Amino acid sequence: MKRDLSTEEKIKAAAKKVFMTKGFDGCSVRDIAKEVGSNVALLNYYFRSKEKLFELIFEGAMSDFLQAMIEVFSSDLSLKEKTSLLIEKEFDFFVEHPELPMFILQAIQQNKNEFPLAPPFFEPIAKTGIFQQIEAAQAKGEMRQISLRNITILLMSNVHYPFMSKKLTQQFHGIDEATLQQDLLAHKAYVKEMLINYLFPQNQPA
Amino acid sequence: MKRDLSTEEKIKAAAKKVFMTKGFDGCSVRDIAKEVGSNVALLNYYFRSKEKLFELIFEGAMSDFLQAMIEVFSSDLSLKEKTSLLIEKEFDFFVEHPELPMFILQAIQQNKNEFPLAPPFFEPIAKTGIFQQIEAAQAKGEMRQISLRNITILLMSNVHYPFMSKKLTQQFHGIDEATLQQDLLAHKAYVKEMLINYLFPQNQPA
DNA sequence: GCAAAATTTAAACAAGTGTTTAATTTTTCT
DNA sequence: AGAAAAATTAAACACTTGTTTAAATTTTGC
Repeated sequence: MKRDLSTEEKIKAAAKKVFMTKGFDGCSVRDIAKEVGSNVALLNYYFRSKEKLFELIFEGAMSDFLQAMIEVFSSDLSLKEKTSLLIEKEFDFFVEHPELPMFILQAIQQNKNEFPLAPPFFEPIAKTGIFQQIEAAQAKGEMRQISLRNITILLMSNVHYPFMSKKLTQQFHGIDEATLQQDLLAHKAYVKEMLINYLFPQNQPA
Repeated sequence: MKRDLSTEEKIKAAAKKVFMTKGFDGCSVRDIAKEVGSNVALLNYYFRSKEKLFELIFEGAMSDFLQAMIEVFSSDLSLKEKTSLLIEKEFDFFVEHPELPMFILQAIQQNKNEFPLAPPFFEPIAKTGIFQQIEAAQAKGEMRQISLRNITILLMSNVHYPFMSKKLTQQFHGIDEATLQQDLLAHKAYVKEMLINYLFPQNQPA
């Protein structure tokens, strides 16, 4: 009955690659089949449709996304240390998967994601107790009084955007991939310093 | 020979709207024709093809993009004031045109833009003398020693990303448009304070 | 007012889309 | 080895895609 899974996995890998680079609308199922080195019918044999296949890839990407976050939040560190570690880890992750932020944002922006984002994404984060830790730190005056939502926006902006704008930056400044990588490395250091300083001011304002 | 331009303009407006929301691959020329309330052949009568029409819209978007920047850079202000004003103006602009950052980044990322980005975009900025002003400020120790490229990344991250991630933020936190707008307003203030403090430190480190 | 030019339309074009069907090959299990 | 199940294929399906053609309508310039 059950054979080796390699075909199914190969399709998923090919679909991930093609969807990531070209987007859902930018590719055909035949593009993916060609990447697999096989037939279009095979895709619908394993996965029921292009949409279902995409949803699978999307959810997998979201899961990867969540991974690093949960790890850091679950660790036994101060909020300041967690912030620093999160920036560090996410950066390293995106260096390996630079297409991911754009892929996810685009999918969400165009309603390619059917399932509600909030519960399956918010809950596991909440369970780490990070929110209480933030509240506590803010109550003690260690952390600036900024809403959770605004903290999120600040972090994501500085960590996600640089990878989304890789081509823009390269074309705008006329630099090659290696130079950009150095810039990204420098950016990581700047962001860490800037955000830590801002979120955890030395002279408590309150 | 020449009639009123309203048809041509109507098509451009419709194309802009459709391309912005659905992307080049995500829409058909018939979608645009329907938005105009007219025929597909008319699009190719005024503009030669879907691609040509898109390029036109894209270049227009880039031009809008540039507008606020040039204005601020050309003004007679200190670098600190210009930074603050730029953040202010870009934010206000993106509140009105929130789809723009995503549209441009997506087009560039997927090579939908044929024309080279660097010269027509870089040159007008260079002409404002902003680069020399930065060098001078850094030489005087008023501004932190960060490369022009990294300054750009820092600014764009904090100003563009929040608008690109609107839907993600809304879904993630389960908030409505009005609440998000308030968050964006708050974010603007945070970013201004944070970036100014970071780029123009009070106690010169050097 | 009338011919010429410009604009608008409906229809057709070939090529590409996602999906399904049915036949063929391969694997599995006894 | 041989029947049943699973995997893979080629071909066809109906539909959408961007573009073009040719005819109809409107506008323009005299």
